[in-house]
Amino acid sequence: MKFNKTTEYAFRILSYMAIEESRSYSVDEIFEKLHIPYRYLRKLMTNLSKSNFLYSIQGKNGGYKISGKLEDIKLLNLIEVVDPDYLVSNCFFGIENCSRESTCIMHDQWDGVRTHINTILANTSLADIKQGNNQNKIVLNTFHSLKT
Amino acid sequence: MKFNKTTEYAFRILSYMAIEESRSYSVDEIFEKLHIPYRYLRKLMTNLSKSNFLYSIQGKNGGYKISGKLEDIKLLNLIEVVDPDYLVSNCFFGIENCSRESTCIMHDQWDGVRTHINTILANTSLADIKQGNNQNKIVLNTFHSLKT
DNA sequence: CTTATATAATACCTAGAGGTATCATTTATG
DNA sequence: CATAAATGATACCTCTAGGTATTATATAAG
Repeated sequence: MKFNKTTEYAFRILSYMAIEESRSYSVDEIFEKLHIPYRYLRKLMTNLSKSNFLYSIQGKNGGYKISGKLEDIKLLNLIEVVDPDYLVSNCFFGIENCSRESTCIMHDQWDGVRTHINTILANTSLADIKQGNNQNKIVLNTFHSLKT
Repeated sequence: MKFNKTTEYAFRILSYMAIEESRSYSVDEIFEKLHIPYRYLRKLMTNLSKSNFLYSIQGKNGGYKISGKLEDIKLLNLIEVVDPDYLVSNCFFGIENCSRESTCIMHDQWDGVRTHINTILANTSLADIKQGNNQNKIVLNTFHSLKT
């Protein structure tokens, strides 16, 4: 039931950058704080700016900023871009033609789970995460990793 | 949130074999009814009998039978064997040291989802699936595939 | 205008889940 | 007891998410 790595990374990156939403963050800084493989992080940051969650400032003293208001960026929006397959209505049994006309026995229950997850993701914005962050919750780990 | 292929296969196999719980099923028959890659299915059947959900009858006219009572075999038992990682309490953000002492902001909500899924899996036995099967629900698809 | 420091683009590598292929073993039956 | 029809064991192949490496481009600032 867990997300793929890329989604976890994206969630952590944006959650971290939400702490001081208006300033810019370099890849190096994010790398120091979150522990995401350096070069993969670079690639992911580029993707996140291509998909307009961030915008990039190139050249010396460059970096990335969150684009848009925190309360408008829901986790659901992120996962839609980063792992669009995640919320596709897959049949519990993996049956291809399990649809509304003739559903498998687990269909309704599984739909309940899907809705549950969907609701959480749709109702949690970066603003919510930022706020939770001020209540001795951790959003990120502070491991220090080495560049590779 | 979806299961891996092997889990889906295992669910379908056992659900199918529950229809006539007391007779034996050959790999060939299961292959004809469910559409699971033939040789992978063979391997999986052997694993399922090694882990005692099935027992195998070797030699001519051989096959597999479900071992034990349908109501005692919960989907949870199956997934525990076939994909033990699935229900491990992974942090929402993939943070390694997110634990009870200091949890991430999504911890409780994510735990709710985990419990939801867990409850479904723990409360659904092969007997339940068999019963649902008698109410114009599909448990299996009837595609006919070719051996490879 | 050169240099240092940042991101962008692109191509390649790797491990593991899923899938194949081959040969060995068991056993019912003529 | 020979054969056919089943499962068992084992080794290999393949595709993709995740991870690396290298080169190109942008820009602040001395």
